This record gives sequence, C-alpha cells and structure tokens, in this order.
Amino acid sequence: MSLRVYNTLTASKEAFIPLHSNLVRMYVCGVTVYDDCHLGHARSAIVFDIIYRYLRYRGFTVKYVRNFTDIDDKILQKAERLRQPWDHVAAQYIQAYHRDMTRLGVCRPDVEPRATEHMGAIVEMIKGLLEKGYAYQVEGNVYYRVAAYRSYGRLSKRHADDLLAGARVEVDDRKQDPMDFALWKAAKPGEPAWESPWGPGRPGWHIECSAMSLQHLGETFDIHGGGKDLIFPHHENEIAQSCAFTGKEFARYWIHNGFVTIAKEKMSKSLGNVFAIKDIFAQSTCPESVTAEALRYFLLSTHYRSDVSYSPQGVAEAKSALDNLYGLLQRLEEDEATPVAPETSNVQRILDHTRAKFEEAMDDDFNTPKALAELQHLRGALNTALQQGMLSGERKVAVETLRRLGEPLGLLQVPITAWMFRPLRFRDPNLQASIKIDVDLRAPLTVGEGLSDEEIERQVQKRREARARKDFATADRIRQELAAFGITLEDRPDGTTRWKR
RNA sequence: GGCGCCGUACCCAAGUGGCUAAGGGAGCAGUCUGCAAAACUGCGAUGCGGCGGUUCGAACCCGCCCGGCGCCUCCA
Repeated sequence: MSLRVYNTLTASKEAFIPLHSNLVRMYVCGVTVYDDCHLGHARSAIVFDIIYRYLRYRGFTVKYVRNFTDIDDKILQKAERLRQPWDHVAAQYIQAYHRDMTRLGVCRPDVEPRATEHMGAIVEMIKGLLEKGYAYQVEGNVYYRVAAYRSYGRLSKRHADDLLAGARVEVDDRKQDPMDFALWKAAKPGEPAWESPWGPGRPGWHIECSAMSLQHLGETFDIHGGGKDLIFPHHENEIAQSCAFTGKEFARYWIHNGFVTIAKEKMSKSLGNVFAIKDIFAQSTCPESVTAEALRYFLLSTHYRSDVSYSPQGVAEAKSALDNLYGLLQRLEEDEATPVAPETSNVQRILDHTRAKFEEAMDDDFNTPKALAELQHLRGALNTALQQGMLSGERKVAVETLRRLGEPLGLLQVPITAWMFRPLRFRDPNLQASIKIDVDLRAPLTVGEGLSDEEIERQVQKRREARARKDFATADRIRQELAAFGITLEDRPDGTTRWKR
C-alpha cells in the first residue's frame, strides 16, 4: 500500500510519487503578517504539519518551505492605524506567528522565506514575464495579462467567461482586462518602495510565492498547499505566473485544507466570529501542551478537506478522548508486578495490526479520523490485555508504539506527569457558552499554583499508611484535600495508589 | 448568474457499490472496590435529508426536490 493524495488540480486521488525518488519538495502558503493568527491559520498549519510529519514517518526526505508575505496593502493599512513603521508591524506579527506555532507544536519548516528578502528574484520574474509578453506596464505598475496564458483557470475549474460573468472584479482603468492582476505596484508618496526597472514600488500579491518557491524549490516541485480559499485567485495566479515564466510545470500536487467554521459559517473578520490562537491558550484551563494536543485532536478528528465546525465542547470532547489514551499510557508505564499470561499473549500481533491499519488510513489521503479510530481501537485491546496481565517488555513496546504512532499526528507526546487529566474548559463566556455546565468552574484551575509531584507523593504515602491501619476517615480527608488541588486518586488492587492532575 | 461542497445515532465523525454502517464524546446497566475513581463488558442508527431510478445488490451511482454552506472581492 502506498500513499495516495487528493490533487485539486486533477480533482482526484492520485498515487503520490515525488519527482526525485525519495525527496519531497513542499511549499505551503503561510500568512500575510498584519494580525494575530486565528483558528483557521492553526488548522492550515496543523494540517500541513501532519503531512510533513507523515511524509517523514514514511521515509521521505522533505524540504518544507512556508513563506511570510511581509509587504502588502493590509500591512500598510495596519501600520497607518497603529502609527508604527510598517516593517515593525510585520516583524511583530512574525514573532506572534512563531509564538503561536510553537505552542501548537507545529514543526518549524526548513525554510521560512519572506517576500521582502526576495525582491531580486521577484523583479527578475516580472522582467521575464514582460519580455515574454505575459505582462505589460502602465505608469509604473505592471500587470499580468491573463488572456495570454491559455490554460488559465485549470486549478479552480473556471473559464474566463465565467469570471467575467461574476462582474465583481474591481474596476481599474489601467488594466487592459478586468481579470488582469498586479505584479508590481507603483509606490505612492510615503509608501515603502523597492527599486525596479519600472520605478519604485512593491510586488503585488501572488508574485512573491512564485518567486520564492522557484528560488527555494526549483521550477517544478511536488506539493503546493494552503487553505481552499487560496485556490482562486492566489494559486491560480501563481500557476499562471510560474508556468509562463519557466515554461515548465509548476507544482505537481495541489493540496487544500477546509475551513474552520463557527455555527456553519466561515470564520472571517467581517462576520466577527474569529477566535485567535493566543486567546484559546489564554482561556484554556489546561497547560499549553495539553491544550495544544486537545485542539489538534479536535481538528484532526475531521478530515483535512472538510470544513470543521469549531466549538468549545468539541475541544473538550477531544480532550476527554485523549485523556483515555493518556490513562492507558500511564497504566502501561507503571512498573508493577502483574499476573503473567505469556502463552496467550497476542500483544505484539495487536500492535503490528494497528500499525498496519494506521498507515493504511494515513496513506489514504491522510485520513486522520480513521487513524485516530485505530488508536482508540488499540486502546481497548491493550486495556483488555493489561487486565489479563502484560509482561513489562510488552508494556514497554506498547508504550513505544503508541508514542511512535502519535508522533506523525503530533499527539501523545506529552510526558505522563505533565498531562492534566482534569476536563478542559474555557474561562471566557464566549468560548464557554455552548458547553454544558456540568462541573464547578470555580474549582482551582491553574497548573502553576498546583502541588508539586513531591508534595503529592508525600500525601499519598500518608494516606496509604492511614488505609493500612483502617483509618479511613484520615484517608478520605487526604483525598478530599488533594481533590481541592485538582488531584484525583485511584486505588489499585495491590494497595498502591495512582494520582492524576 | 457561473463553479463547487455538504446533509450518517443525543452531539462530533469515518465509510462512497457487496462481510454485523468505524471511532470518539455524552448516557444507561453490570463487574471490580473500605469508599471512590479508573478500567473492562454490555446496550444504542433494519437505517445513512426526501422521493424516484440504475443494479442480483446502494448510505455510496443517476435524476428531481428540501435544507445548509463555500468560492467568484482580502482571506488559512
């Protein structure tokens, strides 16, 4: 069984075969840095993160490029509003982006090129397009001549006639055709500008991605991705520019992720239904790494091409599902003597079978919901095995397998002592609104103010002594005291006690 | 107007022509337990928006209808 991916270009699932044997070259559209990232950005980043991780899991060498568009009209507008230099605004949001991605556990790409650092390449490309007749200049502006590119529309499955029928294209007298788009924008007084053969100005949106992907990945590369809202016009225009410039095929596989929606509607600023990533973390009652995995599990429980409807209780449910997997990890990692039933043990067979099913699911266009179901199925099988007795070697292998299968998904990577088993909730009423209120939200929530492992162990030991002399009043009192700090105790049959945060 | 997507149990969500329609959350019952918790086991769609059609056979293909959404304008 080999990897198959859905290609927007051909509108079908295809066998994934990189151009150069084992090397995968992948370009993903990052963000225009003019504001904090929201859940939609998180989804896109996480989707391509798991694609990147899984390709490596599958033995490919991946060169992963994800850009920053750090010069754009929106950045200039923001700078004006804030009365700050535009490049400070960009730098600030690049930093915020990195902060959010780190929190989300998103791998850093191999290259993170910025438009402003590729002006030479951008200008060269525009020059080439002019020479070949695919562009024209008007008063210091350069436009792409869409009519000159025969197969324009093949990605978004649109035809020139349909586009004109839309009649929502901004009217610009200088364009020869309403569909033409800017490659270079002449600078107005006071605007940042770079020198060019057409006078001072800045690149139009789209050209920076063509130039940067060409420079870092070459003329033809394997995967180009982004949110599905980029299919038109952004990616369509990139294809037009790049193919016209090089005369070669551009990206071979186009991968697009679905939206995050709120109450069935696309998350967007105009609708005012945007949730910033930083707010999710700020409002969560769980530590960052736990919140990150809960959010990841939530997002990955829907296939990447479908829209996923965000809700606080959706994340809370994902957290519960993860708790059960971590609970299993905790029990597997406990070093206790268990009854042994080696002759009937089928643990290794179960693990092998799960790995095969997991890979089968991921090979089928990154079917993460199916992959998660396989992990959950494994949980049941291992729980049963655990109850019948597992050798310490088997338990070790089981833990390794769970962690190894979790890795390409970015899940099950938190050390067990750092996992928080208490339900995840959000403090803000807006985030909290649709959660059924079934827990006391005034209970202690913050991790930082909790007890240390040592303090907890000491109390657990005291309680053990009390139980040994049948002093259940004391034992129950200790349990209640720990519960006030959010610590749950679970007594095992052998008289020992496990605790959970 | 053009192009396209979706509608599966209380909620979320795989499956897209043929084994009992995955899995998770919530719920109920039982086993276990000083109590509790966890875990395990069992229960839950004769049916996949509706109506027709194709087929030996359809949630899955085709047609129509109902409902929801997206792109065509900046957007992950």
